[in-house]
Amino acid sequence: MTDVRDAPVAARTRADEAPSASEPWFEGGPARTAAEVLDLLRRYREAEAAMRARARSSMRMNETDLRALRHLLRAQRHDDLVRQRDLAEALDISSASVTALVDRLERSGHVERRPHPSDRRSVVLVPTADTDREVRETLGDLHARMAAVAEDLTPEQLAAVGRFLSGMVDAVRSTGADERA
Amino acid sequence: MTDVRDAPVAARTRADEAPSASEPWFEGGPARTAAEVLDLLRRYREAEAAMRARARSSMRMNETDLRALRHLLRAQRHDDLVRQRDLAEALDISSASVTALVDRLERSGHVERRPHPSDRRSVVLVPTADTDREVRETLGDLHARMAAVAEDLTPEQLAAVGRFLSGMVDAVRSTGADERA
DNA sequence: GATGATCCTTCGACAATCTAGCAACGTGGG
DNA sequence: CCCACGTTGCTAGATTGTCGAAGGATCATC
Repeated sequence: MTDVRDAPVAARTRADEAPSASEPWFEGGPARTAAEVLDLLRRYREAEAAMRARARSSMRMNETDLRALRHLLRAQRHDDLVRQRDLAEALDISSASVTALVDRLERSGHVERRPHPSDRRSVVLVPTADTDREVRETLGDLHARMAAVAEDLTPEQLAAVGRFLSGMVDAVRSTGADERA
Repeated sequence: MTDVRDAPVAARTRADEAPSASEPWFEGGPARTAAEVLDLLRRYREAEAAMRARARSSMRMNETDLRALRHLLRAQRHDDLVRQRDLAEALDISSASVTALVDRLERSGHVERRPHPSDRRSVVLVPTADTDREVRETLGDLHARMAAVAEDLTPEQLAAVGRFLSGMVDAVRSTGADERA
């Protein structure tokens, strides 16, 4: 499922951290060319997509429903109310699709419709306690592992990664804007 | 469409490249915390997803068809033959879906069915000349901009980014594997 | 050559999405 | 106060992309 068969580069990473003795690779890891780094970014994208596919399969859910759940859990952490309308905008689907989506999530016990405190037209969506637990279990300690990697970097390395990622965001943002309107 | 409203961090990047005078930020960009870097990665993911949505809309195509096209163009650069079966595996969809998919792409003039040189059961899929051009136009010089960012980094910075991305790949790969089989 | 595997297609079903239209509710000006 | 208009979520019907099952043609093997 788009995952294995290209492990070598990723797997080599930790093993090669022993300094090459001729060049001062401090604690920075192996040498990389620009092309290799871009290829690594591609590999990250693919690994991430594969992970989402696994999560989708594990929770028996389609992509949109999973995105909705993540949006709801995120909003819950910020104590934000989420109406169906908000979900429609966040997921870029029609309000009719959101109705169907919430029907599914409600039927599977992942979300509850609550009356909006100040607007009787609206519905407030609340993820179930089980949902939070299920997502955490499915993701394992993904965030912790990612944080550990980032926290292992020196300030200079963090700055380098920050610069790189910012550049990637800018590069990607200024693409495909040739659309009508 | 999930894109704007969070520009500050990305926008700040280039502007802040002037050294802060108290700490030696060589040519490394602004200081970053681990949390900020992970947030940047999330922003990259969202920007990338938004770009794909724009490309999809611009070429009037769904996600799968676009992935198929990218796969075909990539294979063409490597002089690899792609049968429908290969596409089914690469995209993780059924052979029936591939038939429908290729029907669509053929009808829209993006791909041609050619006889396989040595297997008369198979069909070799070849992207049209226009397809390559259209994709290039849609993506603009995305790859050039990304390459420019990477090539602007020092070897130490490249190594740092490589280490970070490898770590992210490993973190993501070892997630959600709690699935049956 | 016969037999089983592989490649693609067709068919019917289903899930997820869309648009259009509607009823309930909120908002602001006479 | 009330009325016109915008907003919110729901329903109905159509469309799209996917699947599984079955079948015909071809390949590979004994």
